[in-house]
Amino acid sequence: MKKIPEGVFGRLPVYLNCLLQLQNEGVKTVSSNRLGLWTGVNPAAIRRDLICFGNYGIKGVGYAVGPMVSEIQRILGSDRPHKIVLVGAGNLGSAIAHHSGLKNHGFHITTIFDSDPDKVGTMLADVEIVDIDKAGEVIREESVDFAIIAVPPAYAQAVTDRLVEAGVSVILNYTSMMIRAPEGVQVHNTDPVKELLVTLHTLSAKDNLVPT
Amino acid sequence: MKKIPEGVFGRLPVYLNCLLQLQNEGVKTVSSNRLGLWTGVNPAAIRRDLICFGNYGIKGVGYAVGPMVSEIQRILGSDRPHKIVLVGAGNLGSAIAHHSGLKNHGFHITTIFDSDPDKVGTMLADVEIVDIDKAGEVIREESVDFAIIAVPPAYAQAVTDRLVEAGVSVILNYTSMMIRAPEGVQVHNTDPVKELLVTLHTLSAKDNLVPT
DNA sequence: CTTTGTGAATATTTTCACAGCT
DNA sequence: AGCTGTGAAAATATTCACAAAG
Repeated sequence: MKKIPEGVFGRLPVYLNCLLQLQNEGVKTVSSNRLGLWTGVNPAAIRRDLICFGNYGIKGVGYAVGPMVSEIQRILGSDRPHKIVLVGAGNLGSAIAHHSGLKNHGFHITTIFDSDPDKVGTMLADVEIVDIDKAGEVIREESVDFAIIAVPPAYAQAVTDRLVEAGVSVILNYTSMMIRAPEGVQVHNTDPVKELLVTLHTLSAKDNLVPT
Repeated sequence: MKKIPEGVFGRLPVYLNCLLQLQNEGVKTVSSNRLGLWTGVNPAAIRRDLICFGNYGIKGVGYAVGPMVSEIQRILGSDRPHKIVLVGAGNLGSAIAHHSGLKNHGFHITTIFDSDPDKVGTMLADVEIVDIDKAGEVIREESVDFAIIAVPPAYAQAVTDRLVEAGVSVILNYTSMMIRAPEGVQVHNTDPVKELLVTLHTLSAKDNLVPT
């Protein structure tokens, strides 16, 4: 058995996105060259990545879109359902809850937590909003795979503490706030501003020099 | 002059986040070890990263938080204002527009575009919502640095085409849809589901094996 | 005693170039 | 002809371990 390198893993969602779109357009095969044009990844690198799991390539033709989609989904785990809880029913939380891609990738939001009494008890994207104070019991009852934090930065740490206490061990932190969690709890951070900063860098790419 | 490696660049926003938070808590210095605990990055790697730009380290003490913040901001370009336009005034667009981190990092949303007649003319986070049809003239008038796309996937390509036509050359695509843009136009893709997939991988990390 | 800065060893990634299949 | 799969080279990144500095 061989482990799939971390770098490849990071690119699999990108490939998957492309392949799903091609599949949707009825495209049956795609060459590494074309995939490279869509994704910006070097074609040779793509070929190297794709042979990590079986030979889906057909010489002279390209890669079979359908089988590749299935295989990547299997590897990423998005072919099996995953229960997640979402904390925060504000704009960002709503955006995530309504995201059409969730179901397509096997993600099922079981509960949405919020502390606002006006929101608690109402529905958001067909999911009930529950008071954050009930997080402990709810999470223990349903076997939740992981949690997404989409609350204002100031509450991020408090929410994390509660989630950890309730037994959540994987957290996607959509807050700009760095959060502390005990060892054994996996935290993945992103937020819109981080992405903006990375994008910004492409603007000033030529200026990225420092005196020697 | 020396170029800062790509990998370092990707980590700078992470360091910056940490440092800003520490600065906020009144912390004056931080060791690579502590930074490593917050960020999950190996301390030796952090030290290597940080010496890319001057010696902010004090042996036996750590790194001076304030000066490091300034320097990283300078390198990332977030010390100078940047004009951006946001396309899409839905949940995701609202979340981005209200994000407090925008101003702190020098990002200024000049205009928000949408196609919904009910939204056009109203304000969102103190910015006027303008019909997407006016994108061309508005973008040409103000000198916009780049654009964020936060519309439903189905409209992503059409919006891109308009933006490119208006002269935008850097785009942050917050849609799950892959978009096509002419050469010379930089596209950076993210979306909530992509982050979920990456997070998911940490769950099944032990299973990530393929037959040899 | 703590922590940086770095040489050196190691591992990983990237890219080219081309043999070989369809 | 077109494209994959891969050897080999080059470039990058990671990590350890420790001398030198405060």
